[in-house]
Amino acid sequence: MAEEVRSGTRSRENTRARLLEAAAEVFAEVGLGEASVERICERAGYTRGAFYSNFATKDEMFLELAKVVARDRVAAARARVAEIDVAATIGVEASDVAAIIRVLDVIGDDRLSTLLMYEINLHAMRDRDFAVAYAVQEQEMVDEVVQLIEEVVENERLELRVTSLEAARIILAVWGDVSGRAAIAGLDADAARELRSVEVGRVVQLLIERC
Amino acid sequence: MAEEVRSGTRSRENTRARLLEAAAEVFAEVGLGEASVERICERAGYTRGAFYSNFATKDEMFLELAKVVARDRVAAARARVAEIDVAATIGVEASDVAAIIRVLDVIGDDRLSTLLMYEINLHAMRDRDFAVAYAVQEQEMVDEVVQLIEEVVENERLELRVTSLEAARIILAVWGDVSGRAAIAGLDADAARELRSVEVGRVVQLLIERC
DNA sequence: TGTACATCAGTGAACGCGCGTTCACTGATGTAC
DNA sequence: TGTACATCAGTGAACGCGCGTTCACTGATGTAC
Repeated sequence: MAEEVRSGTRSRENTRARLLEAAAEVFAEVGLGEASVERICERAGYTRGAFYSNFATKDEMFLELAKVVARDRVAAARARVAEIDVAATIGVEASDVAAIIRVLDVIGDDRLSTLLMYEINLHAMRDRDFAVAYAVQEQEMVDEVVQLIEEVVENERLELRVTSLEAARIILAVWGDVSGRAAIAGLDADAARELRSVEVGRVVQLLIERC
Repeated sequence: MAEEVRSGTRSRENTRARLLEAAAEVFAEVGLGEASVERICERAGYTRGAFYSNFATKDEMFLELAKVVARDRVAAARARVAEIDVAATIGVEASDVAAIIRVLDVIGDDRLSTLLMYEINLHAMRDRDFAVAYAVQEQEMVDEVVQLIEEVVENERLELRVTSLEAARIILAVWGDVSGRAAIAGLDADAARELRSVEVGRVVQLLIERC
């Protein structure tokens, strides 16, 4: 989100982006049902008219937001995977575990992202149409992690105890679970990162063949 | 929930139980924010007055429901663990994987339970006070799974690659993740059970030492 | 068994607030001459 | 450079609906004599 916010100048795209950013925060904080259009606009610094000049309804905006979040996540993960790939070819090797965690963190490593991810996930369970679009984006995310795992495995000549798809699913599941528990425990960003690092790290070790 | 519903006779407890049951469905279907008191009462077959005769506010009822759900889940898991324990001592041994999955399924194996679990989880991330009580219940649930794992491991003379606590966390994380994906994919109860069985089974295999 | 009374769970009408949404408007920006 | 006009993003007042919550009531049940 928030690419090139030209403040001062009037710009439709700028307004949309600021509204979406504010909405991400409010939806995360109180949920879709309790989030009022008024509150979103207030946070973004606009009146409600601006909202309806940019989005048809509150629901439509939520769908738009979910789309943007998913797209950004996949793009960020992809960029990070490419980065690691390049680093590996020129011989700079990070530890296997650290590389994987760095990619996962880029998905969204703060409390707000975690809450929003859960909110969107829950919405996908309730709305059949949304679920279809969501499943596609989610698959792309899984594919990205699969590719990352395969690269790390190849670069470092490791072997997995399960398929790379299974490994990706397990890692993502644990990552989501730890993020959720960190949010519930009210850990700050650093403590949450540390906890994720330890627990996801342990799972990655478990997945790697060392017999 | 729903122990001994004496229909016909008036009974305060009966009314409370029916309202809570209806609320579980409505909260799962549309979420706390979108669930109206009217809709809950309609589902339960009462008017809104009955609601406020039994609960102070909608929020208070949600907390009560979360408490009941957590208590029931732990109690059900405990009973199932005890059952398996008895079966083992008299020599009837189920497969290790099947035993664990049977316990997890008792936690709540349908779409509605999954949705409600996610909703409660999300609420815990938002409400600090609620989070404390929730964390305690969650810990009990983890302890139950830890004990189960230790019993299965001992009965069948297996060895784990990680501590039993880590194993419990990983299993619960994957279990929750698969349940969520099943709900999003719109799988029916049988297909969801099958998927969970396969994926959780694979993780259990992974956790068991077989070198 | 029958009558009078107390209790109180559940009824249903009422209230008023806050919300999503609409729309006539304003004033800044861009364009044509 | 200056004037007249068109555009349209964002304003803010207004509407009306649905919601959470309240409360005076009713009628079934239990108790006392």
